[in-house]
Amino acid sequence: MNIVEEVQSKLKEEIKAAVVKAGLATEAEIPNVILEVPKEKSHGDYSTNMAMQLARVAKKAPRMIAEELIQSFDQTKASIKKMEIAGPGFINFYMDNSYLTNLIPTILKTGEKYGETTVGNKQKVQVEFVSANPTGDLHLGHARGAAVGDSLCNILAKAGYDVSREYYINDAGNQINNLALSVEARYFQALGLDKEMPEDGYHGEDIIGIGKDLAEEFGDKYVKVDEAERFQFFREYGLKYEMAKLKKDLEEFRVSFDVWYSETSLYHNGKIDAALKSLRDNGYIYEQDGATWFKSTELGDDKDRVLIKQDGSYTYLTPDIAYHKDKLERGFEKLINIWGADHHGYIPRMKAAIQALGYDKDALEVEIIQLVHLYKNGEKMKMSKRTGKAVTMRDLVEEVGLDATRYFFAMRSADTHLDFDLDLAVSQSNENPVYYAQYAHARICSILRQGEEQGLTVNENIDLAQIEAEKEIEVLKKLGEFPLAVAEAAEKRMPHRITNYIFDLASTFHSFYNAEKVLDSEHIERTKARLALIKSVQVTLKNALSLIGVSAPEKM
RNA sequence: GUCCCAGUAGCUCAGUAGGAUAGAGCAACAGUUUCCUAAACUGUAGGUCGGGGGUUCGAAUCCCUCCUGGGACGCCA
Repeated sequence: MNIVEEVQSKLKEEIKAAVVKAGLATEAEIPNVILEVPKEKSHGDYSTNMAMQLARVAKKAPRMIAEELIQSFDQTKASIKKMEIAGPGFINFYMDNSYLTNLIPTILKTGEKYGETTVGNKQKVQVEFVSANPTGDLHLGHARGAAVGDSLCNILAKAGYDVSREYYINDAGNQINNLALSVEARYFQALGLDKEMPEDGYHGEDIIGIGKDLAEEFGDKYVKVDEAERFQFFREYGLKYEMAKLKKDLEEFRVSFDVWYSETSLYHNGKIDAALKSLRDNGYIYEQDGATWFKSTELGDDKDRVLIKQDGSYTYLTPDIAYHKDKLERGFEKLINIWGADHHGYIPRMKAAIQALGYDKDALEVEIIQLVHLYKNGEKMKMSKRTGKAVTMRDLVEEVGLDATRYFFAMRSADTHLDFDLDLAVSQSNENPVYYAQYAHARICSILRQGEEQGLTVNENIDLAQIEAEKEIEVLKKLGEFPLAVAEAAEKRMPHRITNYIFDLASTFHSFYNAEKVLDSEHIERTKARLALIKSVQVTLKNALSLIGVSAPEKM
């Protein structure tokens, strides 16, 4: 618990104590104490609506209750300077904010660990994200999913969850066959031979490239071999090539995974059969029209789902159920899947499957990533993998820059449509929010450098009482919020809260910078204290930026 | 047709365990630099929170209904 949390919880305790002391309600009757930071500065540092909440229990007017509460309140505790009743019955607390200065030595000592909390309670969480089919380049939607997923994982880890990042490789099924046939066609074409692309083939540039590479390396060797061998070769080659490219692209996007899980492996290790058996044992399987069905309607789905088709092959769902069973058997208490918007209809059947396997359906959480629309020169661009004309993640990063891309995706809540304005993201102007935060960091670094040139290095031997200006207190309050912001972003699975926090912190810093001078030879003690203060901001900003995969430059 | 998501300032969006006069960035307008980076700061203006009902001391937030936009409803993956 940091200082801010301590003060808040002490305040809540005192509020409860006052309620009991004033005889307004018994301990059991007290509603959850709500403490909030008023939007309006003149309303104090904190306020509570306790008096209004008690109106019904105590059968008195809220303002009267507030009056009695204040009478019974022990103001000597919890750093309270002043209390006031306002509006319909709010009690506003004006704090003696000097306690906040203790944040500075805390942050300097904790360094890159500042912001860590234990709210996650080491809960074992697995986050599955991206999981794009290895049949072409990652496009915009995948990029957004990658950015959101990676940020969420970073945040969960920071908040004390035990996180594992996983990528499910769809290396079985029709799309891989189509990949093989597409590679084959491109290979023939590269040799100048006539060969049509399969109906559902992949028309991306990358596949054309593979065809050329193969033609160069092997000549017409694979034109001559028999069809089965040829198919097998192209399948494996294509898969290996695509996966290597995916990994590389993701790494360059600052996204890494702990586990790359192959769908095909489920076919070979008996896990699909085991999953089917489990479903059958629990009574959720029946046969009809020559197919095997999952009775998912009994568990909240719209319709029952086929697991084994008439031709004996599995549907996509079947290995996926086995996969989720395996995840749960690996001991994860919470599975978070990050899926594209086009998969949201898939949620009820997966949850049904989790239940049918004997687990709590809430063990699975699905975060939906809504569509990204790219705007360039005022024109909306569509993304479609099949036409091959879609903007890829690589194109995007190349054009916009890595930091801007990651920042833009982390800026908005994931479940709303995103209009990505290319021209804005590219622009090096003040319209672009990415630079705002990075500039704050660079600015601090610059001041610290100059301080050092004057022989002023930041250390903990400072006079905290030197920190008292209004802008300084505001900066401190923001710094103190960081662990709370991380905890909330983690619990609500909302990475964009961190981006908002970054912006706010940068903003309070810039405001402070313009109002107060840090380096001031007339006031050495104050200068030292302020250097420590801005060093704390620098540490916190860098930590926050790293959560969303954005760098913190020392110069700009 | 059924289900899901969204609709908040001119534009892009925050804000959902109900709270005080609904916020920010950009755009607009007016200012700030002999001074640590002006990629910054300060201020002004801008709103029937899609419409209409309801719940209550109080609703952008909860319930109902309608409108608009997007998506999902395969023995595809």
